[in-house]
Amino acid sequence: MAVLRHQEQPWRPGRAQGLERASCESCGLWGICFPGRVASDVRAPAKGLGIRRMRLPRGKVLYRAGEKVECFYMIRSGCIKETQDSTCHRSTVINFALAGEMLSLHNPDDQVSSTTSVAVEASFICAVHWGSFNELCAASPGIAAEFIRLVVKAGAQARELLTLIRDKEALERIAGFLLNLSDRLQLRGVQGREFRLGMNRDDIASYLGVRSETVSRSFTELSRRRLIRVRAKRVQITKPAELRGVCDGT
Amino acid sequence: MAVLRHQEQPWRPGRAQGLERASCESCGLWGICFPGRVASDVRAPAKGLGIRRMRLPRGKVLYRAGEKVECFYMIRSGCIKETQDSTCHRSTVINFALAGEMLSLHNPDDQVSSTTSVAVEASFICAVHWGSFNELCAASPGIAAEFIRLVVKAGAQARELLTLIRDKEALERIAGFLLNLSDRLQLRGVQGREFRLGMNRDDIASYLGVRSETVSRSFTELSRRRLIRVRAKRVQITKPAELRGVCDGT
DNA sequence: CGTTGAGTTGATGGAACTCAAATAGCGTGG
DNA sequence: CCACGCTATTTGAGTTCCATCAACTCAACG
Repeated sequence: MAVLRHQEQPWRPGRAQGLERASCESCGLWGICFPGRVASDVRAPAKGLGIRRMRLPRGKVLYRAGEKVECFYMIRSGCIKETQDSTCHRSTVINFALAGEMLSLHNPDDQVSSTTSVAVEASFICAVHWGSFNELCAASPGIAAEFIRLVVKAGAQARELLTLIRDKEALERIAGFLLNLSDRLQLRGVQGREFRLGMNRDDIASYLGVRSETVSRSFTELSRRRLIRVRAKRVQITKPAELRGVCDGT
Repeated sequence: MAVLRHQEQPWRPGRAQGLERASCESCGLWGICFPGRVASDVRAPAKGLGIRRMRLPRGKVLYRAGEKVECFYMIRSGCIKETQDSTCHRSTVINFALAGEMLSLHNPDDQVSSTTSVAVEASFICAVHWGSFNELCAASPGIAAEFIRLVVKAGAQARELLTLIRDKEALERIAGFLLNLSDRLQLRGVQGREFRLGMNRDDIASYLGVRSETVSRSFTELSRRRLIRVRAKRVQITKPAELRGVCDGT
């Protein structure tokens, strides 16, 4: 079993689809994808790592808070938002998972999820079953160590977001958000100077702890200063260095 | 090698001090302490887990950002603040580690630390060497799994803090902060209704993303409402339920 | 062409920041 | 033991930034 190229087959609901190992190597994320590398490990259980390819239409829920999630995920394309039900009947966005990034690492095997994940745009993902992954970890300490590394990195991202929104004002947050997206897209080979926002203004606002009007005004202000260009969901960063300056409050 | 009872021996700088295994069992944190349990594991390396007991005077730096940290830590008593050097030459507090809690889990073996840790009051801690711990993990998948659980939990705390400061106003943050401290102290058996703040107002302010004046005003306001009593660093929570109400914005 | 929903812009008030001054703790040494 | 000085904390007054509410634009769609 292995990762599939989503272009190659139509999606049939409820069916896990397998293909020969080769498709992982031919995947655009090959070399970046942790599950893909693990699946090709010689010690992988005979029955396979249980990687399942899925299409997630826009607005579709991947898992809900309170559910047991028996998988973790790799985003192949699209964008998934992770939300947390807040005290006052409103959910807040705590993460956007982009192509090439992993999701739900913080919901181990036998525990219920504390978050809900929803596709903000049509997405393709690969799901890895905790069960078979844990077996593999037990057999191969190196894999476990690498996995710990990933979990730690996920935690570091949370702390980065924390400092972004705790210590900065609205315009700085927006600037930092755009630069962060840009950097992450570039990591995956996508050109990060010009990209499309998968999420809407309300999601961005919730993520950054401001109102959507403030997001809008900030976009306008940054455009006025000629640091970015915005047209609906399309964003172009024209002056990255200056934008960084805004984010850093200099 | 094992955890020591800090009352029993004077501290000599730069010296790792060992005692027989029994002292872990006699430690007040026995049953709570992950390293202690691991050290008593039958598969523990013959040379021991390399647990080192340390005294950390107030204001003393445990490790700095940019250094390689070859240990992770268990706080036996006191309070350690973890700070992150911000962009504009000022450091911000991202965590307070209390007695019974672990520190530096997010700085794996061979990586440089992204944070600086300082004792905000005189503290006693136990240090676990990554090297011997990793050996043990390789030998015992159960330990590794448990450790992953701890790392995940540390990440969850970061997300909790995130929602506390992103979605709440100052008074709510202070209320949430006090309740959080209270809960954590009670977990360790300490009575959590009345306790001493190890850190000063500036640290609290930095942690919560407000000014120290705002912390002060919030304390005053909560006192005025008779939900808490404050006298310098001593805090008493007189109406926990109502304080929770303030935190939740109800 | 009217409707609908997302996004932008404008006007206003309130919460928290800033600067400044007053007060309380707290250790030190006479 | 008390006076002293230093620092931490509290309180006050004015200002800034952002949330709020409302009106408006624009594009998509039947």
